[in-house]
Amino acid sequence: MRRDERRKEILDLLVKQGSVKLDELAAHFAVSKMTIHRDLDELEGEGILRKTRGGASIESSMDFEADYRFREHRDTREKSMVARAALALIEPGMSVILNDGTTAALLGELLPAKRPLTVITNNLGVIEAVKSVPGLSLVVIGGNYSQKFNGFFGIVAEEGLRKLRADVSFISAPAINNQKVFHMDHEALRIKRLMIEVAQQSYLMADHRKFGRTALNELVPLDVFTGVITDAGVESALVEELKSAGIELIVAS
Amino acid sequence: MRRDERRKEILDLLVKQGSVKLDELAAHFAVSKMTIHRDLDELEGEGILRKTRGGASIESSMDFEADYRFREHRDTREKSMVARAALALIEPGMSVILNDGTTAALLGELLPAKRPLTVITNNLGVIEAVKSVPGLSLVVIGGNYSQKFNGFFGIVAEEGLRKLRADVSFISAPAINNQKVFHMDHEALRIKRLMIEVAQQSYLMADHRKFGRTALNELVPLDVFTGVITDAGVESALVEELKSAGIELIVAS
DNA sequence: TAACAACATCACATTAAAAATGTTAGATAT
DNA sequence: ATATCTAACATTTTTAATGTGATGTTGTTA
Repeated sequence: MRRDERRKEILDLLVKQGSVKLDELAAHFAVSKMTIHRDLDELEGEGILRKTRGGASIESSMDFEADYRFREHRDTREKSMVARAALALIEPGMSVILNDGTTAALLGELLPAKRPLTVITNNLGVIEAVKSVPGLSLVVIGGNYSQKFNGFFGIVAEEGLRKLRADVSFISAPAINNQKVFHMDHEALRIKRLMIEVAQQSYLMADHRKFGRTALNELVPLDVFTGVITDAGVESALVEELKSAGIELIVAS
Repeated sequence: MRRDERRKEILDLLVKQGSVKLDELAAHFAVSKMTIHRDLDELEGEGILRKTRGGASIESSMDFEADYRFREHRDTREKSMVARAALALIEPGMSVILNDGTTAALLGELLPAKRPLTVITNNLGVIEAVKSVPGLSLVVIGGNYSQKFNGFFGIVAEEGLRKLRADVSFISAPAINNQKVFHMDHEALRIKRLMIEVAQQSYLMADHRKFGRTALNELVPLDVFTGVITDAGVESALVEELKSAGIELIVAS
């Protein structure tokens, strides 16, 4: 997987610097320029960056940060720790809602351990992970496909979801601040709110990087969640603050 | 793709004979027994056959014939001809419904030629084919996932579909007889009926093997379709009969 | 039921196929 | 005019498929 490592690192550099030079990348990774060309072509094809003469720059910083295909590459370690901690909250026989996002997709891959389950999702990654596992009954929330979030949204999704009930939902969000949870996309936001509504219990999955940031819209106050699942990277001051505010904090380890 | 060829042929033999012997397969394909073992293990894992001492037999002839994972392997030539003929009926800008089934999945792969389109489907194969094509807007009908049909069904699907409208739908069915169309599964049947209902026009896609057969339930009379798309294998007597009954017959060539 | 034969499985070796990368020569852009 | 890009092909690396032989299991029948 040398190739994917390299591309991930190119993306990291792009985020840090806004642009990269082809020669520098070739030197840095000790590969030929042609290889870097091919990397950049691929990433451009995925809509993540724009090639320029001699290098590349990010497509558009707003969309970029929000895009599933980019987020997919980042912080996998933390995300899978959060997913494992979420798994511990699931008991066989439950019906479980998973929202869009990579953390949820990772959780989807772990679900076979808790069979039998009913899995309700609008996340195509989860669908792929769950569809052919005996003992995991899959209910898909249809809707307009969003490449950005790799899932289904819109009015069709909302109405489909409104009819369903579940024991627990696992929700992710890109920003938490001031005991409020934020999200940049209002379509996704509406679905997430509904998921919280139709589930008996709801947990927020958010690695430590999500804290102290905001996004365009407020999703819900943090205390609507039964609990918040995060990784060990959260500052202890913040942990105390949340705990004293009565937030149930689950730190994956 | 020697491996897949071999496995497909093993399936064909299974259908013809009901069972196969391991030694004979190894001799027939000029490969080691171990390789045949691995083939059979794989196919057993997919639920298509049952290994027995010294060979294998089909899982259960009813389910077997009905199962997507099996049908996937058969008559690809005819199906893709039908799909191409269906494509000719689609104009850029339309909204198009594709039902479950391999023929629809093949048609899904051809759709980029007619961009822009809105594609409405409960067929996971179509979803995979269409999801990342710019200019194809994808609306998914969610529901309970059926491995057998590789798509989404049930009440969630029906209610989702009921709200939608489309210019044209492409429906497939396993059996046509006596100017009636049949289907073995009532969940799939309900969705197909709804698809016909919400589309301005509907076409039946059925290769010539489908004629003269029946299945458990009647789907609709043949004349509810705007047209019937089939391949050149239909007998000319049948062609005449259908034409004189006022059925619009489109023979792919 | 002991013991043999046929078959199945496992671990590892070998081979074949596919993917990634490198190289070069010509095309294109600044 | 020079640097960069692209395309075609060569090379290397990686992964998948198949084969082999040793070991384990099951079925048969003496």
